[in-house]
Amino acid sequence: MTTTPAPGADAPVKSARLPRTARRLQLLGAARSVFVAQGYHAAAMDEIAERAGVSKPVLYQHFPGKRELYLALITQHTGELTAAVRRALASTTVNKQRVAATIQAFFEFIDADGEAFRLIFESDLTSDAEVRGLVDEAMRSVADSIAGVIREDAGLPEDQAVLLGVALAGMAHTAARYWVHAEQRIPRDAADQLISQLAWRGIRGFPRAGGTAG
Amino acid sequence: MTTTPAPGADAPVKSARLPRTARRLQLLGAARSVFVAQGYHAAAMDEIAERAGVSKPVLYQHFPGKRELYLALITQHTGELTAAVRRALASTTVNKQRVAATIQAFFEFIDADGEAFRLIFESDLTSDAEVRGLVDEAMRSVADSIAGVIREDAGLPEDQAVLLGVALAGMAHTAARYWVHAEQRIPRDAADQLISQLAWRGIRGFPRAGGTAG
DNA sequence: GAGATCGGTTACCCACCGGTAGGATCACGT
DNA sequence: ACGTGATCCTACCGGTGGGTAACCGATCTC
Repeated sequence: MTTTPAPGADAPVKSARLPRTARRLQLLGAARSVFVAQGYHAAAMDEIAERAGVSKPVLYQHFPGKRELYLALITQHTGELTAAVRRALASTTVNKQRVAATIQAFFEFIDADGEAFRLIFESDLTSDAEVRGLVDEAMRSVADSIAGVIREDAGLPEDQAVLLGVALAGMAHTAARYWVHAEQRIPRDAADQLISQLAWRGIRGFPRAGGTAG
Repeated sequence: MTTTPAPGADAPVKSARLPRTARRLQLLGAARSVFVAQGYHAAAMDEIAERAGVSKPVLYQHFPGKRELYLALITQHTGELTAAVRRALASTTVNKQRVAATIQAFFEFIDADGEAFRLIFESDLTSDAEVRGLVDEAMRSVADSIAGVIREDAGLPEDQAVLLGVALAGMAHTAARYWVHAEQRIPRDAADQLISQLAWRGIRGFPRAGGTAG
């Protein structure tokens, strides 16, 4: 009998042969955990391969290079974030609740297992144009979603609405990151409620803001 | 006659011999511009030396290694940021103006020549514990300064006040960075005024917030 | 003007790590 | 059982770049 690994283990198991799709997923998982733990530069392809219980060339049969492997992960997680925010904004038509839902989405994203948010918000490949592009595009998309709501109800010009969207998104992600690093000081729901209040109070007054006080 | 370089040039001049202190400053300047332009990892010590019009060993006579050189810059600029914020908060006792002054300080810091803010807010050495430590400490210090004001006037518990401080600081720096990247869409004073409004409206309601409405 | 001192240079080393060549093994259809 | 086409491995290469050894030459001092 071959040494059948423990079922359901996510540790570096000496896995048997896998079909392409499954192997690819497993490699992505291994890469994620190593990149999250070490950052892009400190992470070695050997280590990712080892973590997957596989030798290096296998990695290169699935991804053309280290950079592309990283990009695949970035793409995946930026997609998840933008989807979550869009979902939150669409979950209700009451703006106050929209704000709360969006903040909550950020906290959930950052609190998710695997700390994948580090890939996006604490990446150490900021000098790479494509990585920057993906992250900026994601944040821009989030900001735009928020700005869309703001514009509708506040009648602000595009540029200003986007700037406000960026500011709110930045506030949310910074606060959520701080919360996750300095954990168990405040329960999560208390934290995101507090931030939601801050955000909502900040944004709700804006229709009557531009100078035409009403 | 020796080839005396043009006076006041900051380009890579074939500089003559310099006393230690002056050379050190010049090296820091060269390092800053290279690190800012390339990021930590892509920057080569050879390039920094070349930019300073000097050979590599000179660099190592002033700094024990690449990392330490980078840390020196980080320390310098985090110091400048925290000082600027503290100054802004102390510039008045009217909270609304305090908020405005602080936001403005962020915009000034990010808009400063040399784009040194990248070293702090877009560093690609986030995996280094000491770098993270310095940056976190700086943001924490900023947040604490803000939180101090919040606590006095709002009577919030420490933890919550700090979280709000972090959130506001994050909002400010994210917005300022967005503004600087997507420049000439909005004049600077309009941008920081808008963000100041957002921040002030968000935070001003907080005394009567915790549940004891009144 | 000898010699210590300080600032500077050339030329080199070598660890690390991304990437690859070539061969072994298993799974499966016939 | 036997070829065929996957999957996977051992062993290696070579560029890059941080860091160093050993050596000049101007300037200051006595």
